[in-house]
Amino acid sequence: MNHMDWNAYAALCPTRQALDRIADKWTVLILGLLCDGPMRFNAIRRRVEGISQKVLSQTLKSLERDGLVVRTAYPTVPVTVEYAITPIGASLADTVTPLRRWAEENIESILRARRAYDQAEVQMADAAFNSPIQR
Amino acid sequence: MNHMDWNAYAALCPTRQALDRIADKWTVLILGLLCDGPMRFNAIRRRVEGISQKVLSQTLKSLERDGLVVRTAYPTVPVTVEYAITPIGASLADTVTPLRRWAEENIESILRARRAYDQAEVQMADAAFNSPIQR
DNA sequence: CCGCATCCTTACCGATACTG
DNA sequence: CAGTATCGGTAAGGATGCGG
Repeated sequence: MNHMDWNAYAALCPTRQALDRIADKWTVLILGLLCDGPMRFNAIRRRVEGISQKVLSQTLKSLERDGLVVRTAYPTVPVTVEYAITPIGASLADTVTPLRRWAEENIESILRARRAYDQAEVQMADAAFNSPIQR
Repeated sequence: MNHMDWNAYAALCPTRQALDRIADKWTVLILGLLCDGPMRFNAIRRRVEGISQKVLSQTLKSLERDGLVVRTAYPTVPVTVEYAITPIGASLADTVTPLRRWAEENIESILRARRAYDQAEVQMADAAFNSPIQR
């Protein structure tokens, strides 16, 4: 069975799990950082604003488990730990970077649509309030 | 302020919210479907295996709010509702499709890495059990 | 410095029932 | 057909403290 037979729309397809793993808040950001070079735990923590130590730890661990990053611990005191991206991780980063760029380029349009939508919603609510008999 | 000034690594940057919205399990799949043409609610529901009616409803609503899809209701009995992708939604789908493909092409490698990792883990656990004094 | 363990709160999600 | 409303379980995530 080669990869042409798979489709992420099937519930049990492992591809679905892969997608789920990729599609979390932090993976995209972390991979984006690491493809510029290896980085230490707290350095990543500082760069990715808002991530907690616990969640960063979990995320890095699962990235390592999937072979997307490698963890190297140097026996210094205190211990130094470096995370680096793997070739396969880099290939993922390549496909995921455009996504981050898209978000940066299109956020204004999204915010505009959002305001328009919310405005239309309150107007509907007002109309319903002013002529409740219509309901 | 143009989009060059934004970066998703800042916690308060709206780009971050955009990324969070994109990066959920279902958005990628739904956009992928809709860029082949408009589709009705239950048709989407059937194609995206495992999604509940509630979550599909929520997801479509927020996609509409962000201007990524448009909802059209035809006054038939019973009502017919069609969801179509917008130009900006299509541009997102274009950057997100490679991601789905990446998942399909690399899942085997990921599963292999995962097995290796888990195996190494139980070996560590065994070693600890067999010579607890070492810990 | 780099985590893991614990507690605790919150947000998500499925199941179910009901409307137009 | 295409939803909305409500309830209850579960799992994610923040806060804190400890250990190698």
